[in-house]
Amino acid sequence: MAQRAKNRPSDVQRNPEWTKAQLLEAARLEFSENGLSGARVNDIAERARVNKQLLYYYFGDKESLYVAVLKQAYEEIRAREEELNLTELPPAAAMNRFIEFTFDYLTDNRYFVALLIDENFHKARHVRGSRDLQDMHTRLRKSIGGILARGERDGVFRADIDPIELYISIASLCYFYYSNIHTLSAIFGRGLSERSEISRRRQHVIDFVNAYLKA
Amino acid sequence: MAQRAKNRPSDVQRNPEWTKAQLLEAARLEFSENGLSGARVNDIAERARVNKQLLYYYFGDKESLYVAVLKQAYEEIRAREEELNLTELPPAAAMNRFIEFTFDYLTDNRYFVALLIDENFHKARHVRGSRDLQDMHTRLRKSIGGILARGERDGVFRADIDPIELYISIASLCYFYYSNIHTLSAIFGRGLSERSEISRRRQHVIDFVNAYLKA
Amino acid sequence: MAQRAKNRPSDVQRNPEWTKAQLLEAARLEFSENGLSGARVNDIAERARVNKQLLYYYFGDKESLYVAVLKQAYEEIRAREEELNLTELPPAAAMNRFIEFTFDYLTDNRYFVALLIDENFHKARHVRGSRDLQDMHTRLRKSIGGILARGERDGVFRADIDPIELYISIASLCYFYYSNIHTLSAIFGRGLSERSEISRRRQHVIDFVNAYLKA
Amino acid sequence: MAQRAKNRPSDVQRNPEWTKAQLLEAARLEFSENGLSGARVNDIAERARVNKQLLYYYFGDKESLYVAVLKQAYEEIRAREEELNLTELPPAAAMNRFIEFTFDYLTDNRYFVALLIDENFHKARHVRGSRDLQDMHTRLRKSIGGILARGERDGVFRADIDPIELYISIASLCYFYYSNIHTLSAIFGRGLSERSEISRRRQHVIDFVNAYLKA
DNA sequence: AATGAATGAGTTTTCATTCAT
DNA sequence: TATGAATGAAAACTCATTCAT
Repeated sequence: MAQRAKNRPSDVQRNPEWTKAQLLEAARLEFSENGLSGARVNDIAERARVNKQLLYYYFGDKESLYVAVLKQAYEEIRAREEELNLTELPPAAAMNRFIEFTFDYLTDNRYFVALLIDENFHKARHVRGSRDLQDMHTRLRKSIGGILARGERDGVFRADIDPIELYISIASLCYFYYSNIHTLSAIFGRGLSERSEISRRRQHVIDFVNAYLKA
Repeated sequence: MAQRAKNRPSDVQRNPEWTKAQLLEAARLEFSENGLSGARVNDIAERARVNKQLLYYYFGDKESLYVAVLKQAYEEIRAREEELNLTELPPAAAMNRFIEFTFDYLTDNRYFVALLIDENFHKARHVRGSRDLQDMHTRLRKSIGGILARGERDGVFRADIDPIELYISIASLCYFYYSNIHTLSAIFGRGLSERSEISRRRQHVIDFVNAYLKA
Repeated sequence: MAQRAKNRPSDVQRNPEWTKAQLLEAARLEFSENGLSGARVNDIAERARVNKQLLYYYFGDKESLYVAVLKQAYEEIRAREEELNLTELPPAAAMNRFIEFTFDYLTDNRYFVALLIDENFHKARHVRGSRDLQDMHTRLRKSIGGILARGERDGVFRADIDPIELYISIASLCYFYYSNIHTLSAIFGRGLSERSEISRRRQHVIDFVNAYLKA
Repeated sequence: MAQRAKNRPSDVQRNPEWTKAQLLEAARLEFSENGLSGARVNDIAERARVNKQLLYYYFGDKESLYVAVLKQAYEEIRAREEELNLTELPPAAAMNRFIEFTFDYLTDNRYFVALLIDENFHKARHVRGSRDLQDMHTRLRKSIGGILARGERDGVFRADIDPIELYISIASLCYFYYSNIHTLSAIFGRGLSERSEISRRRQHVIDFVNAYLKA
């Protein structure tokens, strides 16, 4: 059912980095599927195909592993965002690229949506106060702010858009679809997980945001 | 700390309706704060100030109680929506009223956001297949569809807006804010739970949706 | 090997007082035989012939049970001491009665010696700060102080004996024998647990203390 | 907090004797602070600043290390006692020197008290049957017996004192104070670990024993 | 001789649920 | 209808010990 760790590289029988990476990946899946409280340490270890106690050896306890997973998840998406080199594109293209990336990243990494929301359940207790995280997002805000400024100057975007407000709206439109995909499918009797529905939604989000940007 | 049940009506020692209502309310809070797996049957009973066994007596088990809570939650919001009498308003006003209602309802009933998302964690297992629920939302779709049709006819809305797509977008903009309010506050170093931030967000959502409707 | 709980009284199938008492007694033995860290919650429950989880139901956790055991143990010995009615005896007789009681109580309740010493291992963390305990021992000090005063006045005891100092010495002579009975037996190759050795020791302690009192 | 091993001599990368000594010292502290069952192999290794596996390499297992610690502890105190050269002193002086030594040794080596008592917890399982240990204590008994004989002959001591009985009493008065110092402090609300209390106690013990010797 | 990784058995604790009254 | 006592399965976590290098 759940995806399993690849076989341990046979030439290295003891490979702490590999072990830790396996655990992190398995934990990421478990936590995103079941949340912090629903996740089972046993299952994480099994999924990672490592001895359960190594989890404690390397991460201390379940909660610390959870924190490590969260941190890694944020780092990954923000790193991927920075690779987009949005500053090199014209503002409208940059913005669309950002929207598309956000939507597509979640399509490919649905675990991330669940992870963030579960962390919210805990009132952000595990990420609150992380200097790293705040710095990461200060850069994000500046990046979006830069695109908006260029767009305004060029006359392609409306004036006075708050970058954080905009970011939250873009994120809303992308994340909510996945965070509620099953309940929405159920109540509207529609298979929102299907490829066609997803690409339809993707286009809608792009249109939706653009309507605002250019209003 | 957590809100407690009011004193049991003193003249009735045995009051099944009161007891069930207490349990439902306590469960709603517990489940929304901790999710299905994180919620504790003990805590629900304590919160409801009734004996734990009564929970089993009236609802069978934890999961059935969860289903009852979910169903009640959906019923409440949809009932409130129907009370808005949107069909009696001009389309633009009707739509704004709907947006405002959606946002404000979540502001006042944050538990609902958490509840839906937790249910999504379980792949909507508990609501999937409920005929009642689907009927309820068919009415919702028709209601929104009617407003859109009127607006298009009057020339105040753009043409060809899919009512479900639009509903999901409005919901996205409202729900996501609350479903991620703590994590967003943490990463952006901003107190999004403050009254001023909330009303600022409310206005942004209204503007955002209107830009699309009128584009 | 270990002594077992008597059968649960057949006419009462659910008897919380009985259950708690069983647990306390079983715990007293386990803790005195193995110390706090060496004791096994499983073994305590088995000894008490009750479900292991009742231990948590009634006492919260292992450590709280330990505290309850300690408190009860102190209460018991001090209560027994008060029953001696030392104030009604002439000072020399009172003192001898006290010495004999102390020695005999430990002979019959060896667990108590082990318990105190184990608690000392934990730097008295579990009893420190207990108002009850201090009050209990204030009474003890006054009682001994009273006997000493009477004895001094009557000229049968030397003057200026500090009651706490004396108490500690009496306790030393009684407790140490039992707290080290096995090691002493081993190094001196003598069976100090035998009845004859014990009564020989008892007399020695009486003589030893009296020599000081009358010096 | 806990005292740490001194830096490993830099010129020797591999130094079995040093390593073993470090382990023994660390183990002595750990065992005396926590007992056999409470001690953690991990902590011992950390304290000794050596790899945990070396503990197994040199001592086999936790329990064997415990035995080694016990043996060394007994050897040390008995060796120090023999260095007192009690036979060269007049009997009263010799006895006082012995009492003082016993008390002072424990003041400086409190771990020893805990060690013996913990071993008693285990019914002296680890020292029972050791020929070395018995020989060691046969010499001790003879030494005390010699002093007593000389004292009796000189008329400074009472007659018919059993050397083992006396030894146990002296030990009682010295050991008990330390084995119960925290609990006694707690119940009597007195800081018995303070220097002033200790020297007061020391004098009391001397007086107490002398009263008996000369009775 | 020395090291860090890995393991399995065991230990405390949690928790939904049922029993007996 | 209501209650507190009792239960068993499972969960997180600990710990001495061994493996591989």
